[in-house]
Amino acid sequence: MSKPGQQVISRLRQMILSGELESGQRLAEIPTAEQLSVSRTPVRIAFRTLEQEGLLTKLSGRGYIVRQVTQAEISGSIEVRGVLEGLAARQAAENTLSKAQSNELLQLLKQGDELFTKGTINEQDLATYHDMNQRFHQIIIEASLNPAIAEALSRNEHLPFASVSALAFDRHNLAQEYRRFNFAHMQHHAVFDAISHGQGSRAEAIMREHANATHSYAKIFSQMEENGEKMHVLNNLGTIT
Amino acid sequence: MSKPGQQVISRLRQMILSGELESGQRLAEIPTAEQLSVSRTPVRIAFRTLEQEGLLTKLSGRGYIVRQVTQAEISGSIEVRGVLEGLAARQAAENTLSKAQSNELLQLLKQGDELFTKGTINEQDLATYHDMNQRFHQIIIEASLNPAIAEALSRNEHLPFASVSALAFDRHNLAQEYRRFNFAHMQHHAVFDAISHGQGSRAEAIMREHANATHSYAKIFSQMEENGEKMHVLNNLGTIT
DNA sequence: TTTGTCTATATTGGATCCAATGAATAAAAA
DNA sequence: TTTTTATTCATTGGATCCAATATAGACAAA
Repeated sequence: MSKPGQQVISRLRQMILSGELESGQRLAEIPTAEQLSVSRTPVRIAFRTLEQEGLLTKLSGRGYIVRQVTQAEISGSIEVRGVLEGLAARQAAENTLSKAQSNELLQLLKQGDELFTKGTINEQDLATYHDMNQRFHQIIIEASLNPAIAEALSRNEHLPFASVSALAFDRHNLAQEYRRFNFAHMQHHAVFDAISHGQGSRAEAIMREHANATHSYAKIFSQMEENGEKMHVLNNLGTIT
Repeated sequence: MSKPGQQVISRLRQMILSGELESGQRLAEIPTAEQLSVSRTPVRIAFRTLEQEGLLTKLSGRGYIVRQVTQAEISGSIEVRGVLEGLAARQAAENTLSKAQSNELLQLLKQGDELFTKGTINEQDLATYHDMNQRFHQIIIEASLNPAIAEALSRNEHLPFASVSALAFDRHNLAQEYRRFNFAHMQHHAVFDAISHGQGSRAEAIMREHANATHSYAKIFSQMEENGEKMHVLNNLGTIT
């Protein structure tokens, strides 16, 4: 409403991230403009913005395509996220958590505990935990008081994670995902403990280890790649789980 | 020539980084377009691109201003650069340097040795070493074979380093800079040694320590800030020295 | 004096026209 | 048949017009 120009960008971004626009699909200004019922000008700006975000790749003279990512890129991106979030954890520990941050982290941990004491996990729980997880990491990044971290991460936000819907995938592997998520939750406890005790180096080490666990996703995607299954860019996995 | 649109972006970027456009200066589309003898369209795209790069800040309804950075942002950005280049060093060690990369690094180290065995350093040497230094780091980032690192760094490329020209500053502190650069050069030797021996963890640790040395710059800028001296965004310091 | 509202103006946002470019294709020469 | 060259056409790039918006300033009322 207030910013119609931004809406075109958001709309296209959403279409890419949701898989509505498939990876590798060609995109030209005129058809896209017509489809979105706007002129070429906002579409042009959107294309360039999304190219900078790494969601589109420019084909000189033939428009853009939705960026295709390889398993190697996913792995590399996980490593990057690991060191950056590790740094965030360290700096969060070196500063002191605000009362609000501390409380929210504690609450997230508690909610997670309740989820995992049930002993089983269903689809809905998975989605819930995913949101909680995302928030947990976000708070730590904010607590680092270092905006450069979020800035650097923004590049790797969505892009490097390609798959059919992670949740759709998880649906078939609930047992495995239960163990993974439970372990991740334990790591969250450890991260919080280190931060709240001001142990920067320990917090960083745990967070990096935590990130490494995400590599299991990269392997799954690798198998999909070999099977020739279609992948699309997905932001749900743009965080460490 | 081949890409006039990109030229407007480059031109504006250069004007910001060189200090021709001062930090905090307001920028509107029409005057800028007239000044560069182009229409508003390429200028608009350039403004948005540079905003995404972090060189401009948008003032809703009143155009843009050249981004102003604080000493805290500079420090934070150095930390980010440290962990990312640390990761690059680790991954470069885990892979194997290509013959060409290894040779070029060795040559850069040798040239540096010659520079520092003179016992003194002049302005020209300083500029030369600066270029060599930049290349040294660049090669390691490439050798990591992890494009996500360069992508994440691109955000912090220029932005966070604000000052009057670093070289202009250095001119008055040659003796101090000599010691700094000499020490940095020794660290380069150590980084290369670790990488070429496949010692990933050691390479990462040294590179992070190497980055920390850059914090001395942040302190200098901090003093300038207190003195109310004008700072401008400068990319020369966008690397670890 | 202060505060609120209204108006004028500076400034960006979008649409459309024309120019430039580059890729694909067809045709011609080797 | 293969390679080169020329031509066509799809597509982006730039300029300018008009519309929308938000800020700043003036003026009036409390």
